[in-house]
Amino acid sequence: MTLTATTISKDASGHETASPEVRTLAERVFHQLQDAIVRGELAPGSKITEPGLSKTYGISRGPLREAMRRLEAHRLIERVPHVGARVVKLSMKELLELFDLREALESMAARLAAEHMSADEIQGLRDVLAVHEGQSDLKRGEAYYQREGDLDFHYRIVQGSHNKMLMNLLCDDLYYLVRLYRTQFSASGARPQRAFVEHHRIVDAIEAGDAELAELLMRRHVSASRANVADRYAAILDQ
Amino acid sequence: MTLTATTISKDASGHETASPEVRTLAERVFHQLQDAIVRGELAPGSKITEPGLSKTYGISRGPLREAMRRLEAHRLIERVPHVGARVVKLSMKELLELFDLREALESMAARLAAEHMSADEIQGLRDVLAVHEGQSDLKRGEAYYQREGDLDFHYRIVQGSHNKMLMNLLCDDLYYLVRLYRTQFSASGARPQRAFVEHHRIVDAIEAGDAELAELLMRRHVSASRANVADRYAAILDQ
DNA sequence: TATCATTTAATTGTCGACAATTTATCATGA
DNA sequence: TCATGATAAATTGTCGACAATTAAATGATA
Repeated sequence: MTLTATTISKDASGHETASPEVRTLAERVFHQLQDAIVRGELAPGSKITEPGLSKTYGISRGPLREAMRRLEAHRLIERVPHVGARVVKLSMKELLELFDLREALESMAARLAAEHMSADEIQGLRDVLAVHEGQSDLKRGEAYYQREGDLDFHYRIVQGSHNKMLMNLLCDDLYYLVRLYRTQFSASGARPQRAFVEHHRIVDAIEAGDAELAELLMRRHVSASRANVADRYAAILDQ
Repeated sequence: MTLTATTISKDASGHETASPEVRTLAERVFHQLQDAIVRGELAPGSKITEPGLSKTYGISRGPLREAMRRLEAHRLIERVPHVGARVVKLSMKELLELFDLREALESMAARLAAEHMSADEIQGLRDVLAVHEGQSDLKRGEAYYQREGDLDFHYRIVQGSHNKMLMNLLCDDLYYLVRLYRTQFSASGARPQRAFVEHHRIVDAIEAGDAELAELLMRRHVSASRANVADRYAAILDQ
C-alpha cells in the first residue's frame, strides 16, 4: 500500500497501522480518531467540531462525517443533531453495566471456546500467556492490561468461540469501549497478578474441553474484575 | 401508528412522524430504509445503489450515505469499499448465533428486570399480554410476532432491566436484526401459543421478585424459540 | 468459439459552497 | 444588576460537481 502515513504529524506520533482496512480516507481517519480517543488524547467529554478535525487531519468534512458516524455507532462519541459531538463521558454506573454485559457474553464465549477451539488456537492462547509471563515483573502490572488485538487474552477467547455475531459484538462494537474504560480508570495494583492466574485456569478448562467449567471460571473472572473496579472507585470516593 | 408505507413519492408526502428523532433528512431516510428492509420490501442480498436510492427518496447522496452508515452499523446492510452495498443475507447459522446471544443477554435482562422493575412497569407488561390475549385466535398466530416497539414483550423486559448498555445493545443494535429474521423465516405454527404461556410465567417471576427464576425461565424461553426455528428449518431441508 | 486485453460506462469517494439551525454576543430596558 | 430580546458568529445539514475506482461491454486474437 503506497498510502504513506504522512497525513499530518500532529497526532500521529509515527505510529501506523497495519490496519486491516484503510482503503478510504474515511476509514483511515476513523481508525486515527478511534486510537486518539482510546489513548485519551481526546479528553472524554470534550467537544469535537467538524471544521476543527477537518483541518487537523487535512481532509474535507465529507469523509470526516462518515468516520464520526462510525465512532458514534461504536459509542465512542455522542452526537446531537444541529448541536455537535462530544467524546463519550464515562460514568461509573455505565462502566459497571458494561462489566455485566461482559460477564454474560464472555462467559458464553468461554463455553463455546471450550467446545470449538482447535489445538492450534489453544496453543496460541498459551503463547499469549507465556509472553506476558516473560515480561519483567515491574512492567507487567501496567502492561498486562494494555495489550490489544490478538495479544489480548479476552479477544482471543472470543475469537475461539467461532460465533460471528459474538465476535462482532465484543471485538468490533464493545472492544474499544472497554479499552477506553481501561485507560480512564487505569487498572493496576494487585489485581493483574491474580487475573493472570485466573487466565491460566480458564485455558486449562478450555483445553480439557470442560465447557461448563470454562464458562463458570470466566464468569467469576469478569465478576472479580468488576468488583475490583467498584472497590477502587469506592475507595476514591472515601479518600 | 400512522406511519403509512408510502415510502417513495418524494419525501414530504406530509407524513410526519411522532418518531423519536427525525430532525434531519439523514435520520428520516434511515428509518424509512430500516423499515423497508425489515418488511422485506428490499430483498435480502439485493444490491442497493446510491444514485438509485437518492432518486427514490428525493434526497442527495450526502445524507443518504450517512443513513447507509447507520444501517451498516446495525448490520442491516453490508458495504464493501468502492464496490457497493447489499441488504444483509440471512444464513441459518447466523440466525442461531443470534439466538445464542439473545439467550445470554435477555436472560440477564430478565434477572435485572425482576430486581429493578417498578410496579407500573410490571403493570405495563401485563397490559401487553392482555392486549394479545384479546386478539382473535385466528390472527394471533401471525400478529403476535409482528409487534414492535413498546408493544413487544421482550422489548419491555429489556427496558425493565434499567441497564443502559443492555438496552442500547438489544433495543437499538440487535432489535431490528431480530425483526428481520422474524419476517424472513416467518414464525408461526403452534409455537406462538406456547410462547404466550411462557411470557406469563416470566412476568409472574418478575412480579414475585424472583430474579433467579425469571432468568431461568427467560433462558428456557429463548432456547425453546431457537429450537423451534432450528426444527422448522431442518424440516424444510428434508421436505 | 473461447479467452484476454482494451475501452466504456457506472458507481463510489472526495471536495467545496450554500442554506438552516444553534450558540454566543451585545444592547436595551425593568 | 439582572433579565430579555435582537444581532452576529460559528457549526451543522444539504447539495451538486469532479476525481478515483470498479464493473461491464466491446473487440481482437489464438
